[in-house]
Amino acid sequence: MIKTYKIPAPAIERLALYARPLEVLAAKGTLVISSEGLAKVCGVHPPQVRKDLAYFGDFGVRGVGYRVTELLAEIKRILWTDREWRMCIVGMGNLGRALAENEGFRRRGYRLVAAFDEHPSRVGIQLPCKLLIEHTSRIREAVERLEIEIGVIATSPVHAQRAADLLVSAGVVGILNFAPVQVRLPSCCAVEHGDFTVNLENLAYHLSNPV
Amino acid sequence: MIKTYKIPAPAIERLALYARPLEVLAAKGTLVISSEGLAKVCGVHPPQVRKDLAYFGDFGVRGVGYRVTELLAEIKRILWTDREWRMCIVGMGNLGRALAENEGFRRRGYRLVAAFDEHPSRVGIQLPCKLLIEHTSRIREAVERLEIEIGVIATSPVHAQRAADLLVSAGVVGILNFAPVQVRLPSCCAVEHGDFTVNLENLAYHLSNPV
DNA sequence: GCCTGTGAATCCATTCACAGCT
DNA sequence: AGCTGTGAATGGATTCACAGGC
Repeated sequence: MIKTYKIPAPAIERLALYARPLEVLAAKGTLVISSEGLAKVCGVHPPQVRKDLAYFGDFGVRGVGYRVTELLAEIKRILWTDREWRMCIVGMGNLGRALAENEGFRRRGYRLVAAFDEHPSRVGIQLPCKLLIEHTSRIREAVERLEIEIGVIATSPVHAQRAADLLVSAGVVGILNFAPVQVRLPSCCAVEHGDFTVNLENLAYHLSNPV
Repeated sequence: MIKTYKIPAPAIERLALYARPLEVLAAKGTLVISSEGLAKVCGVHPPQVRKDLAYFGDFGVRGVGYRVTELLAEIKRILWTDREWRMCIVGMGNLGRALAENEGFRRRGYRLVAAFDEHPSRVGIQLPCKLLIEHTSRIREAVERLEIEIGVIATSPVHAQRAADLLVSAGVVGILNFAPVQVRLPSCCAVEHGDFTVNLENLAYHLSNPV
């Protein structure tokens, strides 16, 4: 039975965490795993795993555990990783280019179909993935034509808001923002923050103030 | 008065969030900002800002607000961004190289002092920042000699755990892991997870299940 | 009057303990 | 017997409402 009412946001985030080792287990041919086993490799507590999974359905078998391939398929279905997402990147500096080459994106169903930059010197360059960098003025047309759903912002902080506005007005429904600024968007559009200097700063705090 | 007892982890994470717009405000010459103003640009509620900041001290002025430069300096002190951290990157593929060029790192005091890779074909290559890529077998020696405190893992998932072990046994105290696997480490070492396919998967979920 | 700092209250998430199925 | 699914209890974090100082 699927409960649609109220699922905690952290539970959703952990789903992606559970999927990683499951992929490895599936590749190794492991058939079942217990909540305890999964919890250990993910660094969480067993009841946490059970509760998280139970929010979305009854995936386990009592007395046995979770069937690996089955559970993985369920998680992919929940996170919509079993479908292809069409995405574009705005800002093709070092980070944008690295993201364009990232193998993990493609393997998880995120397909890069366009790349944009404002610099005339970068426009027209062909990426190793064969895509040509286009000028940001073509975002609107490209998003419509290529049916792009997700926009990734890899620009400098000063250009991030403008990139976001262009993407949203072109019809993108989700944005992953790597620039170290908070972009302001209409509520119809989902945003995730990918800025990793934040990670470093958290790390630094924990190093300076050990538990 | 500084309360050392119990500060919520989310509060610490938000500190980095608050710092971003403060930098912009400081550059623009804005003198004070209220909790309401800061809350709005950060997408949180005003009492949240006040409570978060009050965990670390009395930075505000009643009836006025927070003095921008003063607050920014305090946050930097808390997050230890006012000091230099020496770091290295393991895995110099596209992501590793993009991180090496990242301007935001250096500006926030994270100084890259070594870069490693396992591939003999990559060893010896000079990065645009002038550093030479060294073989992973030299991690131990380099970490000691260069007094490296933070290790960034940008390897493929299969090599991530080994990279982590090498870094920790060499004496690194914090790790930022971009590989899509959970690395297992002794508790003396802090880890942050930077894998951004997780962000995309969260985004996809929220797109499929709008609030 | 205005805006911060803070105990109290609310809300949310995690953990526990055990019922229920295989 | 073993391990999941879940209401109940615990533990944290956010929000509120107002006291305190400019």
